[in-house]
Amino acid sequence: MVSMSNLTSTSDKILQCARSLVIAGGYNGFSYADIAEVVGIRKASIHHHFPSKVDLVRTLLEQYREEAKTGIAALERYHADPVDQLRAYTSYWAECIGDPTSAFCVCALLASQIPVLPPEIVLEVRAHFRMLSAWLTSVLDKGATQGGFVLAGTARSEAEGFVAGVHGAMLSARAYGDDKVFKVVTDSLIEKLVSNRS
Amino acid sequence: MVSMSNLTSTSDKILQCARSLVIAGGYNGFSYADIAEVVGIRKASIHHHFPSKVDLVRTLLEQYREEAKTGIAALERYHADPVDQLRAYTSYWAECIGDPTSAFCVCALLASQIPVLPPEIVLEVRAHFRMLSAWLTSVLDKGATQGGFVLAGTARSEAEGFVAGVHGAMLSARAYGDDKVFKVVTDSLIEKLVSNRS
DNA sequence: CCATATCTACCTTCTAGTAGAATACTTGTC
DNA sequence: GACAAGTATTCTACTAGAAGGTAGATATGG
Repeated sequence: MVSMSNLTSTSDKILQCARSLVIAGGYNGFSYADIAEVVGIRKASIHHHFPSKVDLVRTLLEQYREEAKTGIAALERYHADPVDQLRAYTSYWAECIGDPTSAFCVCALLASQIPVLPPEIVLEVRAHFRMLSAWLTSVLDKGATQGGFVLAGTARSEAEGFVAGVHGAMLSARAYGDDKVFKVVTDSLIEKLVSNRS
Repeated sequence: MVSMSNLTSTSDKILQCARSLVIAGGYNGFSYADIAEVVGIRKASIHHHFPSKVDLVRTLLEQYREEAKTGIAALERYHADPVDQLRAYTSYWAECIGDPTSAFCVCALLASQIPVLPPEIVLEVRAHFRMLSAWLTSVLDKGATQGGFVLAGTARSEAEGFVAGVHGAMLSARAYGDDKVFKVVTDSLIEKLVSNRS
């Protein structure tokens, strides 16, 4: 249990692979057999690490959300200016868009399938959205106070608009099969917040 | 073949049901058995109308896209003002959000699963996105010329931002399980275009 | 020796899809 | 209007393969 032998343990490989597969097609878009083939083990071995598919995806989401929080914390340390924080956030995603294994927010993708998702998964997805909009609300709030932004509405409603804009841009990039549209949309999203000065 | 006996033929019921199921969970989120149960026929009868799942979903998308075009044409006839056209468009979706069987754009939902979708389906989804952004580009263009809007970027890039914002708002509404967020986001989206006057 | 990890072999249910029989409707002919 | 021929539609019954999952044997390493 303590060992973890290799640098990337089998259970990490399984989680990584499952994440890529969820990003590609959501909860019902992959199977244990798909993972087994990629990781190079048998289905039963996956069940040893993650007894059920719900266990696997819930764990994957906990890990993903932890990484997101860590990433945001790092981003806040490196960029003091709220405008720079937003730019760092969208730039991060602009780079992900080019890589099929990370071209979509796992939670945004799963959110679209909420009506057919197990309730445990829905809770994680919802929690991620709340974390994201709370963070963006605080960034916009700070930016408005410091004079970097002039907000048309409340910080909260502008934050929800920003979240929606970023997720919608991921969707459009995927629909067109064109990475550039993501940057176009998110740059304009930030531009609207900074150029709207009074 | 000419008859269609009832007002809503069996194949129409199948298409309607399949559409609801796609809206709930996408291409891999439903089966012929699910449709059979709802419509009250056997699986084999569905295969008579739509030999394969790809046939069914492609037909469903052709029908959906036709309805979308008709809806937009109607909306343009009833509202001369570009601002009113955008309002009518988002109001239409605001009403859909409350009804689980139509709470998401079929093409937006399928776009998220493009990597695992049959190519015929991808083509339809992509075509819908192009139609939508072309229409919104023309609306914003007209609005800018007539003085109703002041666009921060090109009509095209603002249109892509609008599409992304609307789809992202659908996603957020589903994630939170809260219909109101859709209206908040889309109202602010329009507000930014009209209140940004020079 | 004990725990973790992986394996083979299997189960049950679901999946899309097929074959062919049994209905029900249309249509032309008398 | 009656009747047969054809055509649509639906059914039962089935298939092969994939799904998620289990039991129990076999390694592997401290």
